[in-house]
Amino acid sequence: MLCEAKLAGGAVVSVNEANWVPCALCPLPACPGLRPLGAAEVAYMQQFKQGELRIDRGAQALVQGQRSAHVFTVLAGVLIRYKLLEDGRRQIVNFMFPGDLVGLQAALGEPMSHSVEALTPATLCVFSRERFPELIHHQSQLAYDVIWLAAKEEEALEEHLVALGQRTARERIAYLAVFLMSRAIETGISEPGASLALSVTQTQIADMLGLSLVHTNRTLQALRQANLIGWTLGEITIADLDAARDFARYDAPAVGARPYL
Amino acid sequence: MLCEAKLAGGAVVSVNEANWVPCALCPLPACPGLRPLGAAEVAYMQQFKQGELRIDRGAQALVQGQRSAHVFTVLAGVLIRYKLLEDGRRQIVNFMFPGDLVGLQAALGEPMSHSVEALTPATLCVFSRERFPELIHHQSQLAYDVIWLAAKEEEALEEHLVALGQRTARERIAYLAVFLMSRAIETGISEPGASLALSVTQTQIADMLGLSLVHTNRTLQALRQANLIGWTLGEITIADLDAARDFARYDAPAVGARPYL
DNA sequence: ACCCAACCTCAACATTTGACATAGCGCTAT
DNA sequence: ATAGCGCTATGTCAAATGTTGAGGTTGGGT
Repeated sequence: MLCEAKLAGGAVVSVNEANWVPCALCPLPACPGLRPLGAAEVAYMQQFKQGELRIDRGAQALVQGQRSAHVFTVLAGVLIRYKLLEDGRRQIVNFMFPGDLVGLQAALGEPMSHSVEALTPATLCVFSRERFPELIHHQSQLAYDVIWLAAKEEEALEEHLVALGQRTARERIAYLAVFLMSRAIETGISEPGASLALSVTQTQIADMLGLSLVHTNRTLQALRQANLIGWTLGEITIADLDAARDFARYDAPAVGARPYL
Repeated sequence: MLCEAKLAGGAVVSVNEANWVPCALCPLPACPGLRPLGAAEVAYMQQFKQGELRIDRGAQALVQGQRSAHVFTVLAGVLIRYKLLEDGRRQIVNFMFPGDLVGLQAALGEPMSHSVEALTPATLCVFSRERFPELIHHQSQLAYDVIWLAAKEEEALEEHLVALGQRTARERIAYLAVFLMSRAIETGISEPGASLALSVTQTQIADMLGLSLVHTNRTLQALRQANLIGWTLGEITIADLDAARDFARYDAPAVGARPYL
């Protein structure tokens, strides 16, 4: 059986059972920062999962203002969520890594307050928005996990707020680099000590940190020269993570292993 | 029976059954922006409620970095939640109004990522942190509401991020005024057309919006002179709400009535 | 009556950051 | 090859914002 549904932005949900990763074989439990589900939950998720969505860099999974028929979970890849103002200004709100829940608002039947776009080719697990309340009502452990994820997301946004409100341009960029590196390590995308292969343009950095493109460029150069952060289009390198964290005045939240769906 | 427990900041939980508002008589359902609970949920909350906490302006209900034995709900008053950096910089993360859940992280057993302080004399409903998972597991409708509240809170933080990242000082202050006014109207603290009696110092505005105190002062004066926002220590006045919203380039999210606990 | 603390106001000056213009570099498609 | 595109780099200038320090008001406490 193969059936497809057009999504906003031309993305396609391929509901092709042959191609799915069955939840029992989900690669996520191997990530150092993720806490595996219990057997009962895995079984439930298996029947709850509608399919997988593969999208390329730059493609959108969800569009601001629209209600979505689907909720997602990041199986592989990195995405950004952002808000647009009518006059074109854009604020990137957060980065999404494997295990993250995408479209919680959609799950509650609300229109999305932001758009979600892939930063790398990404694979998302697809779930029905309509059936989501059923998950919460019948699987209390998963409901608990959803609350946990929402609280964690809130915590991340708080930290971003501190960055935008209180930190200088250099501190902001150092903060973002450390933040991304930490998330990447937790989710198995990078390893401690290694550099992170992730294509983030300077425009995206600027749109996340509330800086102009030009100033972002200059600040990146300054950080490079100071040997704190090496950040090129394809790669983020942090010679001394502690030094960078210290410079950014960022105490990363304790990494209690996150749940996922 | 009367028993008291010292909280951080000298606040006191008075577990005095005679003084509580029983959940059946909770004043919150009267608020235009809040959706009343079902009878079963009210009954559950009634036995779940441990007491009430009354704190004065300036007193803290939760302290950053600590685990709390209690979770709260705002019954009356307005509070702020903020994060501190070691060097003293402070970022106010959000304002809390009646119906809001205070200390979700505490409910999950995590240390708080922020502090919570009263902006007006406030009354909080007190719940046991330890029993919170029980609520989620046994009362799926309430679990759903918690998720809803968390999603709404996330949405508010997103909007704040846009303000800090993309808006000018004037837009930010206009945004904040409109935001506070909207929340106040939803929760019955103010009424459409009226001004909002709420003591917010310029230092607090500055700490929320990532501006210096002096620049906040300058900007407030400019907005006053432009007849857009009148904001004094005790009172926020917005002559034309639509004009202000428009100036701030803020489209308030649709006000689907919020649940509460 | 007095003092003190908390808050607001103002002015002069320094610094950060943004706006605009332009150039180079590495792709890809034709 | 060539043109087009997206991204990074630089320079110059102007505007937004921060810093410092001094003074003024208000209200509560003694």
